[in-house]
Parts: sequence; structure tokens; C-alpha cells
Amino acid sequence: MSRALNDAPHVSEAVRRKVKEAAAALDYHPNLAAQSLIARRSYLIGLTYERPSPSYVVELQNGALGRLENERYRLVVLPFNHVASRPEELGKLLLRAGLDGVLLAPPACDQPVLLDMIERQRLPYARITPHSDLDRGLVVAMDEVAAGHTVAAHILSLGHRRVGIILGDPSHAASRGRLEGYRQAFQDAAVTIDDTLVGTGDFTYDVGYRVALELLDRPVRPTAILAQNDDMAVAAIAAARQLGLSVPQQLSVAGFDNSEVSRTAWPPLTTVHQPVREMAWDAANRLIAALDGETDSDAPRRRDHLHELLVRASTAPPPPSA
Amino acid sequence: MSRALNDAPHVSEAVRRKVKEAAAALDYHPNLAAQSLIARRSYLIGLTYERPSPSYVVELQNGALGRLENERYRLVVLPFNHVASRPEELGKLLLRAGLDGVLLAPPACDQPVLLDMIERQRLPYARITPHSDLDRGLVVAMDEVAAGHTVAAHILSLGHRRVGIILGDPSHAASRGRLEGYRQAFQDAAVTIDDTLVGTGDFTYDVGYRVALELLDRPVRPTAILAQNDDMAVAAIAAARQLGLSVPQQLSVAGFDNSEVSRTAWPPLTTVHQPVREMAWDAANRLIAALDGETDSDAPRRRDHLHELLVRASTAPPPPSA
DNA sequence: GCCTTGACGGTCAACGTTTACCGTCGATTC
DNA sequence: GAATCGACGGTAAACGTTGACCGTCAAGGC
Repeated sequence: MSRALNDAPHVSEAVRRKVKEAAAALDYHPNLAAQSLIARRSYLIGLTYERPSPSYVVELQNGALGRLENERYRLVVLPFNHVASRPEELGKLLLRAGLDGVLLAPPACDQPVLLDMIERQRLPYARITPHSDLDRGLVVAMDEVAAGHTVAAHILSLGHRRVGIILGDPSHAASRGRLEGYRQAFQDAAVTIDDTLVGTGDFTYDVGYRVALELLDRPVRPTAILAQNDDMAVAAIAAARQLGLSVPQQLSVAGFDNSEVSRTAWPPLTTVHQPVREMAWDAANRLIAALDGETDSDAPRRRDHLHELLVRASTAPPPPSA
Repeated sequence: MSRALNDAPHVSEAVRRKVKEAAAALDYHPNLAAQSLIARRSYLIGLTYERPSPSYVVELQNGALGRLENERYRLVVLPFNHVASRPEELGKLLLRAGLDGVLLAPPACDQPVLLDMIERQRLPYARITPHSDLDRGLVVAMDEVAAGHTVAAHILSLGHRRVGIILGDPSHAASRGRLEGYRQAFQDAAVTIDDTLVGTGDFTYDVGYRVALELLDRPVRPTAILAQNDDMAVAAIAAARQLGLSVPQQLSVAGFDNSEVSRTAWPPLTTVHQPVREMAWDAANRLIAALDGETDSDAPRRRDHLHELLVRASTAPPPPSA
């Protein structure tokens, strides 16, 4: 009798104890499939990601698992490569997996086709650090403005005044947010941004390299470069080297993302770390809240987390000659 | 009608097509809970591990997922820390997760209490690189003898003749297997092992350090040290440094496991990499075979995979003076 | 002592599939 | 033309749990 095991009312203590003893003696475990059938829930939460660095994946997982611990929900991992070229396939995979909800890491969280599919099937989802459509679904992100502010303030506090900026893809919300953070930091330091030292990239190494060469070719060469991701920061270091400039002695470079390359680069990049574990925890938390019907309509659909500045060897005070 | 969708006989082509069209139009997805209930299967496979390096975890997962792709099975991740001190808790967790089978990575795969529990509930399992009880359950391991042979042959081929050996915990099958491999390599090279240069450790840094100091204090100092894991190898390097010996110029050191520390150590360790992904694939493969009733009783319950020798900077020819 | 109330325990439908079984109809064979 | 056979389609039981509903019995109030 399920009432005894589930501590429901209308059961005497004696009977309850006897049932529980018998259950323990027989190593009885309720059949989850039957429970799922009646509850119309699988108690499975999916996590999908695209083969990024192992540390990122593990942070994601640990964050989500940390929230799922002591809950009935279990975590199913569903990596999927090349989402951008075949979002419907991932959609089918997710819908067939019998999930109660799904956590979408980049770049899956930015596939409108995919979001359409899972919305049509009413599969709840949470997006982790999306780059566009920030108001769609549950969103967990980093406060890009604050992060941009921190890294720019770091550069300014080292004494740099001529600072080059390499923007990411302007259509990405992250680019705009980070730039806004830069602006605020410059304002706080009473330094004006030299618009001739602001170049537009697209988050790729190649374009970043070209833009960096242009910036370093300006009549008044910058003593520092703020790149909006690590790939472009590494490209800036390569461009500096190409021009015979040493980093960080003659040029400081700061990136964004704390990606694998930021650690293996030489010198290791000063960059901004995303609180991946914390964001994954929060994503799982809010997904569960939605699943369990705690639709606190007051709660914002989007939540921003704080970043962490990692000061490594690619930034230093400007050369005294400057 | 399920017959139409599942391509069962006794259904005309016309009806089958109509049913499939209707199903597609309605975005129909069969209820997995109901299917599980009738099939007495959850189509869930668990993977349990204990917070080791991210790269190891991801390799494990990717290996298992590689096999599960295009199967009905899904992978549930169940990390669990401090298994050794509370194996029953992990057992309960696994049994309550409603799994069809479970993949056990170290150290969970070496907990007799845990194995007892899941065997009692008839939960199929596969163990990945266990250290003891090698004949229990499905076992996927590395061929320790071959691996020991390779690393010893590497050292001998560099010209070393006075080789110190730091054994791991002698109760571990891995220690014995690796030593046997060393022996064979020495035999092949017609070099006799100097028993006074063989010390017994327990896989820990501290004991490895002590043993290394002893070996390096022998009247005829070894020109190379074979340590049975990376922690003890790093300890040997530290001991050498303590005695003013440079690695690899005056002393070569080789480890085992390709652990995180082997890469971050200075100099980076020559070591043996376990084919983790391949082993996880194989473990999933054999678990599925067992679940699907393909109990090929001829198949050995244990399978050994080949290692990979990673030659890095901690090994070099012996100094000419030697 | 009778009636009401509430606690308890038992029964059964329902969840959404699969599959075995059965009835019917058309085709083939004599 | 009738009988047999096979193909097809429909029906219903079963999977293991939950929860609603109902009947019974004991206790307490009048």
C-alpha cells in the first residue's frame, strides 16, 4: 500500500511500521516507470552542450547536479555537435529522450529553430548564457556590463590611458553589454574613450588579428587592448609579436571567457571567468521551480550572475616611456 | 495502433502510412514511461565516478555516449564523492535511480560492499579499470603487463641500465601487472633487475618520496626511476631535486596514468595514458550486450585495452659519465 | 444505548503502451 | 460454389503504482 510508504494520512502507525519493515526486508524499490506513468513526469532533466572544454562541461554538470542532489530528478547528458547546422536533429533527440525539462548551454541555447521545436512540445527549458533573444524562456546569464566594467577598471588602474578595444560580433548582446561596462569604467576613471581605437571584430581569431594590427598601426599606439573574447585577445598578442612588441611589457592584453586557450597562451591571458557552476545550479533551480509549478510570476525570467576577474600575465603597467 | 509505427506484421501498407502521417502531423511521441513499464526497462544507464580530473570524466562520458548514440539507452551521470567511506549510500542512490545497468569507474568499482548491493538487486554493471577482484562482474581494464613492458622498454632503449623501481601498493593488481611488464622488458633487453633498486610504495606522494630518497642513496645510484604512478614519479623528481640531481639530465623518471599532475609537473612526465574513452565505450558496449540478452557465454568477462606511451620531458639518455 | 463523526483499510480505475488473442473478410483451391 | 487458409484489424489484458472512493468500525457526545 503506497500510503504507508509515502507517509500519507489514514494509516495507523503500527501498519505503517510493518509495511516499512517488510519493504526493507524485501529490498523493495518502487517501480519508477509506473510512478512516472501516473505522475506524467519522467523526473529526468537533460543537459545538452557542444564539445567545449572538459572543464566547462564538468562545471556545468556539477552545477546542475548540485541542485539536483536530494531531488527526485536525475540528469541525462546529451552532448550534440554541430548544432548550428542541424538544430532539428537535436530537437528530435531532446523530445524523444522523455525529459521533463532541459538545460541548454551554448550554442544550442541560441538556435531559434530548436527553441521553436521544444516550445511547441511544451518542454520547459532554461538557457545558460545565451547571446541573443535574451527574453525567451528562462535565462541565466552573466552580468556582461559588470564584467566589462571590471576588466576595463583593471586596465585603467594599471595606469593605461590609451586603450584599444576589439569588439565582438555587434549583433550579440554580450558585445554590447561588455562595451557598456567599458564605458562606465572609463567614465568612473574620468578617461575618455578614443573612438579611433575601437575596432569591430566578430569573436574569431582571424578578424581579431586584422583589427589588432590596425589598432597597433595608429599614430598614437595603444598601450593596452581590451578584447571581447579570448580568441581575439590571443590574436592581439600574435599581432603585437608580429610588430615586435612584447606582451605585457609594451602592450597589455585582456580577454574574456577564461577559455582553454587563455590558459595555454603565452603569456597566460588576464581574462574574465564565467561562474559556470553557479549559473548551471541556478538554471537547474529555476527549471525545477517551473516544473514543480512554483511559477512565481514575479520572478524575473532572466538572472545575471557575477563574473570573476582572473589577473594573469598578459597585463602590466604601461611602459614608462609611454 | 502501435503495430503500424513499430513496423510489426499484420498491417497493410496503406494503414501503416496513414498512421505514420497522422503521428507526424500531431508531433506524436510515444510515452516512454508506459513503454518502460511494459518492457520492464528504463533504458537508462548510469555512470558513476568520483570527482577526478575533468578530462577523465569527459573522456569517460564521451566513450560511453559514443556507444549509446543511436541506441534507446540514455546516460545518467551520478557522481559521488568519498565512496570509500560510505559505499551503501552510493548503492542506494544507484538502486533508486531506476537504471537498467551501471558503469562503475574507480574507486566505486573497487567497493565490495557496493558490488554486493547491486548484485543482490540484480542490477547489471561493468567496472572500468578496477584494482582488485578482477574476476567480478564485467571488467574493462588496461593491459597492465603490456603497459609496464612499454615504459620499461622505453627507458632501456634510452640506454639506462641501472634502473630504480618504485612499486605501488602490492595488493593492487595493477602493481603486480606493471612489475611483470617491467620484468619482461628487462628480460627482452637481457638486463637483470637489481633487486636492491626495487622499493615498495603505496601510490602516494609521501611514501614515494621516501622510497625515492632511499633508492637515490644507494652506492650505485640509478640513472632512471620507473614509478608505478604519476604521484610517486613527481615525488621522485622532488627527491632528485632535493639531492641536487637534475631531471632528466642526471636522472630520468617515468610515471603512469597521464594524470593532471603529470602534465603540470616540471619537467612534464613521461607516462602511460589509459585509453579511457575506448574503455568506457567497451564497458557500455558489453553492458548493453548483457542487457539485451546477448549473453555470449564464450566472451571473456574481462577485456584488456592497449595503453599509450606519452614520452615527455622527464626521460632522456643517461649521462655519459654513468 | 443510539447516533454522529472520523479514522482506517480495502478496492478499483487510471496512466499509455504492447502484445496476445480473436473475429472477420477476402482469396485461393478443390 | 463451398470450404479452408491466411491476412488484417479490433479488443482487451497486463505492466506497477497512485489516489479517489467507499465501507466498516470504534470512539465520543447526547
